[in-house]
Amino acid sequence: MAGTKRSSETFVTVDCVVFGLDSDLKVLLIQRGGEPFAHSWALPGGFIHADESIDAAAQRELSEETGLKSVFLEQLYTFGEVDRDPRGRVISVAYFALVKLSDHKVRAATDAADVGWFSVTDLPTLAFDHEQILYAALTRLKGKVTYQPIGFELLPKKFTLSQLQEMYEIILDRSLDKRNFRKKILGMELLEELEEVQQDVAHRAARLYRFDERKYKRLTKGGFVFEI
Amino acid sequence: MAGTKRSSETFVTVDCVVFGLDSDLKVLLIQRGGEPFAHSWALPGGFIHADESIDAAAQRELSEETGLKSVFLEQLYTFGEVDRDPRGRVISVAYFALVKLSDHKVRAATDAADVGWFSVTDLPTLAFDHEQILYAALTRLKGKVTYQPIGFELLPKKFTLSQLQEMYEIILDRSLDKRNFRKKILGMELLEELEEVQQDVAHRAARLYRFDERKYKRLTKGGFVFEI
DNA sequence: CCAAAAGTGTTCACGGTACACCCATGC
DNA sequence: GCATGGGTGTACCGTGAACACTTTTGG
Repeated sequence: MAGTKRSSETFVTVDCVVFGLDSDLKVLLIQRGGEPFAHSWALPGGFIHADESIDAAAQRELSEETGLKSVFLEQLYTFGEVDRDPRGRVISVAYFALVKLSDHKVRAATDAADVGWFSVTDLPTLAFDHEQILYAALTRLKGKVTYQPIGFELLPKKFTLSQLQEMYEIILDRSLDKRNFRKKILGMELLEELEEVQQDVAHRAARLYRFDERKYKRLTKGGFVFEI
Repeated sequence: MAGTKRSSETFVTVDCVVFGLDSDLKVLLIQRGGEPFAHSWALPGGFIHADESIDAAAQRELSEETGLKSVFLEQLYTFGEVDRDPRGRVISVAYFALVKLSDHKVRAATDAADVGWFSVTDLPTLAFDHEQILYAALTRLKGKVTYQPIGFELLPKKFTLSQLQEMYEIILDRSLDKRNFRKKILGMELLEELEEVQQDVAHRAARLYRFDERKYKRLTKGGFVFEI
């Protein structure tokens, strides 16, 4: 768009806030190659193609940047301050995504020069208004995990109750009572108890569970409301 | 944009879902003059100007259509299916708004040929994907009134507890217990009890109350969470 | 046998829910 | 005086919160 911009034109991009969970809540950032904001860290994203929906654009960008398909992806908010992009009028539809870090090699991304996972508590300066977008995504995530079972998207398919609890503690930034947490989560009957336990741990191995999407959908129809 | 469209161009509009409360939940619609969808009912909206933010565009459109300023207005969702507009690629940022019907002459709008309030339970066929947008707004409204005190935006500044309760009953589409409702809402200490009662009613006049925005903000800082 | 995390119940306080009658006013 | 909504309190139940010790396993 560099040379061809006409003053009346509006460009629309998607930007993705991709969260992953480690011992920390992490966000995927890329390092920009060209101007503006060359070498700055930014959210992965790009222009929407003429023949794709916004959702499809977000999915495409995400898959191009991370190699991921079919992750949890949800539209967040649309940012459109007049001067948010020095190149001209650019409106950005922001998405937030949750991925299972356990499924991929975090290393590959972390070691690369142009893409990396950053702890949300220790972020670099970001390009454009991406800090604002990230903040909005974080707020949405914190709000949403408490009343929708989306946190599972951050965990491996099979997980222990302690991992599940820790995930909530990290995201909500407060500690939870172990017994109450277990009572509540098991009482919902959303988890399938597997005949399997952790491997290679230097202490008693914990039982593994799996989130049962079908049960959740069935319960939801009956008026059940998930809540942590 | 009729003659000047280039295939690579994207246009961005705002559409507003404006709710008002009568004995019913109402939505403001306009009747389209030109193609496409001439004579169809549609949500008020229009193109974003190059020199205004999206929020400003929504506010401007709303004020142009209804004469209203400084009403409750919040971004809802951005709709961008490739074929949602027969004229080309048009992305729409939808807003939802809450207005006090009591403050204006509903009549003027209702009698006009090109603009009118429709009960959400009895809507005409809408242009574009506006039915989908309206449905999304309704869902958001129903969800949001229960945990944020936005319902007051639909009522006159001074209202009775019965009016307040009725508002929730209409939006949530379920009946509430009068004593429990009063206990709860008064217990929050968000309402200022006025030294004033209803006028011109053929029965005992009810006390009037006013929502105290300041108290709410103060409480919110202390971790208070509004909930119906 | 020691370290580390897994796993497990009970008690108490509070808030949600259910429920029915008298009161004030205008006509 | 009658019709119409305004206004009020109590009892029960279920859920959330606080809280500590024993068990299992690997090293």
